Amino acid sequence: MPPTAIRSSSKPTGLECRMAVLGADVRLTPHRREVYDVLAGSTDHPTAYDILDRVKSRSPGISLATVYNCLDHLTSAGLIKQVHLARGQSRYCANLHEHIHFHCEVCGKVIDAHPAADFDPAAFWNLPKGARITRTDLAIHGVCESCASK
Amino acid sequence: MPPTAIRSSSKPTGLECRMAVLGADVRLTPHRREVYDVLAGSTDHPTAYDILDRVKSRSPGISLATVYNCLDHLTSAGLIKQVHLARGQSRYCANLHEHIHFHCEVCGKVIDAHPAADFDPAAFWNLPKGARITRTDLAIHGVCESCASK
DNA sequence: ACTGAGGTTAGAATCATTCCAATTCTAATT
DNA sequence: AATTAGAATTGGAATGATTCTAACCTCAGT
Repeated sequence: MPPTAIRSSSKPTGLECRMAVLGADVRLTPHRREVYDVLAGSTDHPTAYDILDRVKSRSPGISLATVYNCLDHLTSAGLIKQVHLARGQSRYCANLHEHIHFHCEVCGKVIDAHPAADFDPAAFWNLPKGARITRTDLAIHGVCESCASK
Repeated sequence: MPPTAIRSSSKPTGLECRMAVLGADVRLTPHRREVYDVLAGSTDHPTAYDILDRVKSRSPGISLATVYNCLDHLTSAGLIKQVHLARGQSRYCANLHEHIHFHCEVCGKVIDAHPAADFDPAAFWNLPKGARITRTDLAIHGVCESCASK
């Protein structure tokens, strides 16, 4: 699903902003906006700590708890995706295009890969009868070219 | 890939046993054997704690650390798979057939789903050039029929 | 029996994440 | 502009899964 255009509210008085995404109206506080902006400007699937570091340059006082809060809000609003690749920290991405994650097990890099053609994974598997699908996560683990050539 | 037949070593003196799987020769201590057996006899993708509980009935003295040890060994030997569905505990499965996991977000149940046809996920995505694939994980999250009907 | 290489253990340590209670902020209403 | 209710934010504590550590044990080969 292509990402919906993100717009501010027609009434951005004070700090109040909103985003209209996928029909949902999401309150966008300054912190949430910064967390979202950091993520939208990153292609490396940062962790919560990474995001804290990057947001701190603009909002020195922000706490890790707030970053987690913002990430939870943005995730449940459907603005970002949470990615579980391995044990340990979750990673996040703001790419809402249909895509999968290639995870290099050597350097840890995570690279988005986009489908060559329209493809519905659910259709290819015999899912349990009557199941309703909310989300699919495909991660391919391996070694990227630059690590393989070393 | 269908699971290779699992056999004991030709020389099972004392506690020494081995499994030959996918060409690798794996030393199978009694604890590893029990952990493997518990997993092979389960279809519910137990967590490390679940496995500890089940193994304890046969080996009351076994510790959680040993269960983790055994799971790590069996995983790196390719005898079992580790599954990351969400934050929190990892789950494990001994089903080595090509399959994916359907995760019900209401009851937490994890159900294996098998491909309707031979299908190579890697071929459907434009993976980074030169990448070597070692493992793919596809999880579909949703609501199972019995939870949906409530 | 002796030895070296794992295997096993309990408990401590670590790390990511969540919870909590207090404080601050926002937006709508007086 | 003051009031107020509901959210957002905070630091720190708590939780929970996993990993680490150091000591002990067992096996297989000498």
